[in-house]
Amino acid sequence: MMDKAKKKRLEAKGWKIGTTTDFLDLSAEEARYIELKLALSDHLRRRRERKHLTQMQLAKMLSSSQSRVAKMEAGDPSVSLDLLIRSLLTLGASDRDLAKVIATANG
Amino acid sequence: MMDKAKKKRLEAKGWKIGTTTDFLDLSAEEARYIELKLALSDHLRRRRERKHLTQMQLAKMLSSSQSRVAKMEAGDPSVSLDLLIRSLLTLGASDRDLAKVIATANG
DNA sequence: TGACATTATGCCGGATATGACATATCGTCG
DNA sequence: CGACGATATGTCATATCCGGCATAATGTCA
Repeated sequence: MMDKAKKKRLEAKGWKIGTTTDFLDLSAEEARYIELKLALSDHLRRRRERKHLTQMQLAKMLSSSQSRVAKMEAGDPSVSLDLLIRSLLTLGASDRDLAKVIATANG
Repeated sequence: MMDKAKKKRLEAKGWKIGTTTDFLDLSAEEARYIELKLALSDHLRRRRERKHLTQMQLAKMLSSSQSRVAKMEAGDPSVSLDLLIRSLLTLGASDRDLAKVIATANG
């Protein structure tokens, strides 16, 4: 079972959370999946800023839009892992970079 | 530029590949993204088989269908990273497990 | 302060991934 | 061979994610 502070943090970002038996708690897998996305979100922002790119510039590189980039970095639930990872690849992240982020996503 | 054998291997699985300038070649990022998915596909099958689960049983666990599981394991282009990773989490993969698969996905 | 750049948020129509289902193919055992 | 369990393949309606746009909020510098 996951602590309520963590759940609150996730729900605050707009995540709708359902579980099998107890709707007050996140299922462990669901929580880990979300944390994975949030870790990638954070890393995306760091990478973009390190390169001194605006969200608009990155959006162009991705053939996407500034608002989508903003949502990626905000950890918006409407953003998929696919988009996050393809964005990181576009920003030059190596497989090892991705692996490192993912390895430390939960705790 | 990527060698033609590799491209053929991917296209054989049903991937439609486009690039900015040269439509005969995969963009490097696109190829790495696809290899990532294929690596996760392989790992999914291995994990399922190690647990002696049928595709049907796994489908139930995922609230999905046998055909979707088959497509996941076949590396079908219609399957997202999201679904692959959530499936691996359901099968008990740890973050480190995921990281290891991803770290070695390309070369 | 105001002007300007950047980022955040909300919404929408179109594109893509989804589960479900039917059916085909494969593998194994009798 | 046939029967049967497992896996593969194709299709479809629906759900989800997408880029794009408008606009609000935040930040920066004069």
